[in-house]
Amino acid sequence: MTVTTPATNGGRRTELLRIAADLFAEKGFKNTTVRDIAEAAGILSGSLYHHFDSKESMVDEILSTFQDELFAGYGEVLASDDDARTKLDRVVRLSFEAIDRHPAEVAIFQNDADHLGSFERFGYLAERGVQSRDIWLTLLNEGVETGVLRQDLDVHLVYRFIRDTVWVAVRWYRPGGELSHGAVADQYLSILLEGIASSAD
Amino acid sequence: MTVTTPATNGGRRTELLRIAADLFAEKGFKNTTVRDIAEAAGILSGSLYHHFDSKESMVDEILSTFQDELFAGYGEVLASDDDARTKLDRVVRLSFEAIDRHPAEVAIFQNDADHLGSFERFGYLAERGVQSRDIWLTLLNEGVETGVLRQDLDVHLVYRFIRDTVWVAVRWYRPGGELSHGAVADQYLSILLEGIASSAD
DNA sequence: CCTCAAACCAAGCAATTGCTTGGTAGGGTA
DNA sequence: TACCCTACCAAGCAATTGCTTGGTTTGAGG
Repeated sequence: MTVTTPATNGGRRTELLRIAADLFAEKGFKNTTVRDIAEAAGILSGSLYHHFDSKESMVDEILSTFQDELFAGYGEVLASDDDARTKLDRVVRLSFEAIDRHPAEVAIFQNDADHLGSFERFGYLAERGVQSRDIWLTLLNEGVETGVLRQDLDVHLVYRFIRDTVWVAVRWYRPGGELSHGAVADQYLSILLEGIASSAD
Repeated sequence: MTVTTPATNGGRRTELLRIAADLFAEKGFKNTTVRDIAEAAGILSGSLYHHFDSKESMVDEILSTFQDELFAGYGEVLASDDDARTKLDRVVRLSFEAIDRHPAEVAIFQNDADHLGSFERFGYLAERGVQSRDIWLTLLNEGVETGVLRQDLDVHLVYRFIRDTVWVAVRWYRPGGELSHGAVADQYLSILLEGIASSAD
């Protein structure tokens, strides 16, 4: 007897994608079997193919949907007329917010994007990567030029540190836990901008 | 005594472990097949079982050997009578040096330790994790107490940022490339301690 | 009452997986 | 010569993999 909540609309398809995303995030894409997904959904593995073409098309839909939302957010920040430092602040906060709202999607991207990106189907992942790098480098360079950031920094290195540090937080951050994503962003920005050494040093 | 090829010492076993480690690092443990390893070594998959019990025992040997060496290094630093800030400095440099010397091992640890750690055989991975956390927290707390670090920091949060940022560098750092591990450590420590904002800010 | 579509089941297939088994080539030693 | 030992091959097995196929249930609409 399958009485799926009729109130929770969005359909079975969306629900299955959520289940799959959680499993992909937990065990990795390749390491998650279609039988795992089906079992978690309470159906048989073959029944998944009524909803999706393949296991690959499931991650595809999961990742592309997330990426579209994320970059829409980036676009808004960049389109504003805030100064570089404010934009940096906003982009960092946006990223921690993404971890808070879509932890599974971020985890999948962190763990499997490299491998998936080698397939033609997932070429957009590499494109988004370039796009993201350009955003960060532009903001950092603008910050250095306008004097709000240190002049002696290797901007490319700083970019990689920021990118990695922000996204890798998905490994330990838990939505609904003690720390809000805003609190994490506060501390992170404080460390990143001012350092951990005492100013009297 | 068995003296096969005195020039290429270390034996076939060591050579096979290196080949396996590189593949595990590149594609992940589960995603690397015994046939992949054998092919890279120029032999058939069955022949691997003359040298090793199982695929699991290969990662086991790779990871435990690396961990032993790494923690021996940590031990030396902690045993010294340097102050907290110097020890922090040395531990960070030691970590980037480990990435330089054993990139495959670090990558495997980063990508697969969580999953492998759930098996009893790899319980030492979790132990090492706790040990590592204690080292960092001790140093950070000592730094705060002695006044060389800011008083208003969430030490646990700082620990996670440092840990992740340091080790995640394995994703882009390439031994023998333009940047030496020492140069990366310099920049990282500078950013971590002093921040990226200009001091005139 | 009939139709139809969405959602699922039951069974299985071809490929791939880790691993086993019995054998062999070849160099060193007695 | 006879005997090992190390390193390998050749063949294959049981389990697991992603996916296919044809059929069944269920509820909404005509």
